Amino acid sequence: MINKKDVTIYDIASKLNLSSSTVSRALRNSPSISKKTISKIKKTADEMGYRPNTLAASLRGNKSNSIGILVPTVKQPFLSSLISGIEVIAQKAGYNVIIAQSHDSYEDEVALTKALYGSRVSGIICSLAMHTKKTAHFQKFIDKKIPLVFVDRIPKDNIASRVMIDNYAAGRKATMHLISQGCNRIAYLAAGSDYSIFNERKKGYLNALKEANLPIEEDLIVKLDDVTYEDAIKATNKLLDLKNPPDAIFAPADILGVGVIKSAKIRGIKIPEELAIIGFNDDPIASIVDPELSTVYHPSVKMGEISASKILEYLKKPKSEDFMDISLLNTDVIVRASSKRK
Amino acid sequence: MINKKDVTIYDIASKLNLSSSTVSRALRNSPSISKKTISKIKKTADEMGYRPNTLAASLRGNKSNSIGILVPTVKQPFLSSLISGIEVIAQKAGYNVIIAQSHDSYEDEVALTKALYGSRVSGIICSLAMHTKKTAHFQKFIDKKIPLVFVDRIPKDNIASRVMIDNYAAGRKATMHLISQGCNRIAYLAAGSDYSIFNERKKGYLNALKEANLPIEEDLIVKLDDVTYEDAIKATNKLLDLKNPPDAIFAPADILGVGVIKSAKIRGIKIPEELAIIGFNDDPIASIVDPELSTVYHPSVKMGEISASKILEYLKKPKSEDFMDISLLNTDVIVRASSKRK
DNA sequence: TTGTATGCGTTATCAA
DNA sequence: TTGATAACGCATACAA
Repeated sequence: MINKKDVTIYDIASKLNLSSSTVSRALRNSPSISKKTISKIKKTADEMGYRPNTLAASLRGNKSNSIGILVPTVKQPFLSSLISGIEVIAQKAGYNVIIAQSHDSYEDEVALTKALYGSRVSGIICSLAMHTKKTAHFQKFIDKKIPLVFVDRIPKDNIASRVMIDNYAAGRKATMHLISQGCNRIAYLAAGSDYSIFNERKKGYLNALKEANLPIEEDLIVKLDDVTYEDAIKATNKLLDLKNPPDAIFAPADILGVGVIKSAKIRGIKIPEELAIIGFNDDPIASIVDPELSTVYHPSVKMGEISASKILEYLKKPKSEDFMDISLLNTDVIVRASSKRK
Repeated sequence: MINKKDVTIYDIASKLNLSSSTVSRALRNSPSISKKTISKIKKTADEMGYRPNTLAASLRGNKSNSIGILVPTVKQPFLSSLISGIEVIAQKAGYNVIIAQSHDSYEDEVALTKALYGSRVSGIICSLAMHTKKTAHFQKFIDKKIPLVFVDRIPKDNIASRVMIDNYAAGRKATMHLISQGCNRIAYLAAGSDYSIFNERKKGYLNALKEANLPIEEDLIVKLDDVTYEDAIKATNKLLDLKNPPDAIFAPADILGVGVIKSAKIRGIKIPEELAIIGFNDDPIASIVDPELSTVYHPSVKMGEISASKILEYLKKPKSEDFMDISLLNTDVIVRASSKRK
């Protein structure tokens, strides 16, 4: 169990009577080195058990080989799928993926951007904390031309590239679907802050009602403290206690949707006949719960893949070039038993 | 948008007419520097917008400040919770967390250990791919005394520390619970390979039957190709098609358990009266599905926290010291509607 | 096509 | 208590 020192390019060089620079170039397939020398060097490197020191290379080049991911949590199905998509693409390109969780705290998010910045990530992919409004803490990445992509929970201001769905359109589609099923007292579970993507979904909901000439009733819009199963149950109970209860509920997250189902079932309310329900995300749970939950498809893995690809693409471009583009992904309603009345 | 160069300890030093070593020491609160100098240096560092270059420090010290996590996937609830636990502890201690997914492929796992090894992780936490039998690819960490902790899906051979539950005992407890509810034809969904923790759960199941003097019927042990909802439904259909079907099913993962519920409900079989069901993990879904799924508690976040703490603890110890310890966590059956007959 | 020399930013050793 | 210097391993500008 001897703690052998690592083999370096110098060791390889001296063994072959070459210079370290030749070895360095050969190992990276530099065209200026003869094929013969390259293969000889590579063979020897293998034999000697050489492992490149990415740390030294990073220091030298002033860039690490890692992509930072800053998300509220890794525990939500949507986000873990997103991360999975990022990791697969990054891995293929030889990048590490560094995870950081803001736990939906603005302060943590600020601290973590600092940490990621300090560890010289090559790029950063971020989904904002629920209540983040300011984005000054990302300015350092932009100033340094470090590729930055916001995904899903994006900021208001247009400071960097983003990968997102059209939450407004999605909210509108979901509501229109409920209307098409004959519902006309459609409630909305108002989760998230006024600055979040949830608010966009709400706008879509409001507009769909307007387009259908349905009245907007404040009673049917229930504010949630948190995006949790329990809060959804509470909110639903409140709605169903109304003198004039809703005939449909739009829950802008599946975990809320299953809460609605739970509450309705406990009260013996028939789904979807008396209460139609639609969620959001198409989490695995949506097709497992009984009745199966209608939802809006949210392409998590794909959004991760696109985000990572964007970072890689930016890294290839000359530093001088500015980059900023927006991927707006399509989403569709997935109709299941919880809302199929016709 | 000027690409300003980073401030280094030299810049701070020359501004204050000190040496770089003094600055370096001061920034790390070396006791050999006067309080006055320290505070002066720190203040100036702040003003100048200094950010320590962890890459350089890592190169110098031949160790990065990151912990590698190698798991089959981040998409399973158990694993994403585990990762969350690790990340929180690591973050607090100033470590980055690098994620790698083996996708349950032995070959990928081998390649990823190489990559993590190459990027000089300070420690590594691993949950093995489903079919990994050999562990030679971890030997390099052991040889180099790089802290290595296996968690949950651990290897057979006793090569490194591990954090795990007693899967045998858990399987036994789950089965005993079903027996206590009056079931005597208890089926088992045999997921995973013969080398996995699932096999331990199966042994617990078999032994519980034996202890209760119940016969072991091969027909009631159905082999699954994969740990998926769909495979569980298929397997359950097969079981319920038997001339003499089971009166209980032990599904060694909640995602399988909900598949069992689905299949039974479609066939109009009463749960738990005609078929009692227990899952494993206590994933969120277990308390959402209808009827709620009994399960075995699997302390995911805690296991992550313990794993990370172990790594940190090892990193404090002198390199010469060997370390190897086993955390065997307790698990209990959580009884819910899917198995409560009495 | 290959070699020489230097620097990336930090920390540790030795000296003052 | 502080300073000078070397070293970590690699990649590049410049020479040959």
